[in-house]
Amino acid sequence: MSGVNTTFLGGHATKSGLPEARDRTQIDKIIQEASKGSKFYAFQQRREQRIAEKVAALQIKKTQLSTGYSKAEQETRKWLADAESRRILERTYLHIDMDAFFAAVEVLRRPELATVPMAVGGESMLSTSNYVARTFGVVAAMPGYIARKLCPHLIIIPPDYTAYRAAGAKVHEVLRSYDPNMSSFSLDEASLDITDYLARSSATPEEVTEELRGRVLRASNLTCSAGVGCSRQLAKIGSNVNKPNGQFILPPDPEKILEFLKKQPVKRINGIGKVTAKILEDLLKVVTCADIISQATWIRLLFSEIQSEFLLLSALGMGSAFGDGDGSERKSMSVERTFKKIDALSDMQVVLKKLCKRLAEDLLEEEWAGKTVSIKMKTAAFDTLTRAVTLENPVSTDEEIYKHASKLLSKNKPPDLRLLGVRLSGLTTDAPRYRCLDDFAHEPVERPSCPVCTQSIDAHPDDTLRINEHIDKCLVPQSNLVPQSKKPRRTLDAFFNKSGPL
DNA sequence: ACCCGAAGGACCC
DNA sequence: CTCCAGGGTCCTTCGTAA
Repeated sequence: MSGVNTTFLGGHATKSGLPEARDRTQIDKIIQEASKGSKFYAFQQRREQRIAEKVAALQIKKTQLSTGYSKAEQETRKWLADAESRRILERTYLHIDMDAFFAAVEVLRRPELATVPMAVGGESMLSTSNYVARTFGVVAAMPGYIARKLCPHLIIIPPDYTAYRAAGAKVHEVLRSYDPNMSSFSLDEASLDITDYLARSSATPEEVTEELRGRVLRASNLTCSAGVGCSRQLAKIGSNVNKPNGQFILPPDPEKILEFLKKQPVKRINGIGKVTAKILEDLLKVVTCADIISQATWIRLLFSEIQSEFLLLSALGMGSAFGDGDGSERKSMSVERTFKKIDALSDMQVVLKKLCKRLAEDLLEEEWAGKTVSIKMKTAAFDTLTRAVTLENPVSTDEEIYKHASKLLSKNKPPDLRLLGVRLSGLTTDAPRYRCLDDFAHEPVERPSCPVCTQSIDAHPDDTLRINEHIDKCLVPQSNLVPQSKKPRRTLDAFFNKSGPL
């Protein structure tokens, strides 16, 4: 509408790199200008359109359901009271979040980077930025070229995951002394249950957290922020309150918890992203956690059971949503790559072949094989398609994977592509970690023999195909008898492989 | 009637 | 001028099948 807008850099401050936070609206304007007219921008617009349609549909549903509202309200009240009665206050969790982790590690090696705007990532996407860069509006998940428009002097450093892993390991070592079962979801975040530690130490949560952060700092030279609360979710939200290099302790008191949550925007809840936040706001004017509670009836009426339960429990500070299922097994392994737009099938196949090779390498490292091969295609217009086949037997070599992947590709070839990916799921492993329920009780399993029947398999150790065939038969005896269409197979794997060595 | 696989999305870091 | 990652998980919807 407003045609060319060439003056958006208008009152640009001097380039002394002084960290004076720039006006938010100005930042938005620059970002807007930078991305306007791009394919991505168009894609974004379409997405927003779809979400708007979704909201409109829900709006209609809402008016249709309005007659049953008061009855539903009774039930909701009961539900909420019931939930509240089950609130658990006895345990104490501590969530730790490293401050600008990747950037901080880089600064350790090159201290001069501390005072200049810097980000870690590639030209196309940044992983994180230091606090100087943030005053320019340069943040994680921002493409490098846009970041440069916001901050022409920005230094972009390619990520060095080996260094981050090493730094993370030092941190984890400290954390484990507070909770040996500590679960970390990523290199820079971890959730600990410090109930036992507190019981032993007789220090206050404040003191313990202070001490922990001090030890992390001494071990790694990195600062972190922490949150403490009676659920993992609350601890995580709390870790954001006094970031960076700070901590927040939320007492295990329902009143205090609700008061704290009251001010928190729903977006802070882990699991509520942009889309859900937008729908909640546009549909029900829900912005804060308190709003979720006051709109609880509509939420239960309009959203799925799982979704509404998640939202309400989260708003009460009782979300068990994440982190509890520590060390859950890997479900899939994949490789994907973005590149300059290509159109020819042959070009796509070349890329695909490389991806398959890479995937096979990764699989080999973990000795994984998988039954489902899927490919992911992203068109130049950013539309994403996935296609998959499930095989009779697990595969793991690049030839096997490519055979099926390329079939999927040629059968579904889009006119153009900007991204291609291969994924293997339905994972099984050669190592004797997966056991059938029946055989689970006895049998000390070892050696490159079959983990199930314990007999040696008549195949070379690296003939994974044949070994898997054998194991498969042992694991699912009935499935042999079923022709091929529907196997009544259950995946017991998820529950019975916890005994694996660490 | 149901389980399942496939495809599409939302989300997280 | 250059034009938005990659590796995962989980939830939902749909269709076909015995």
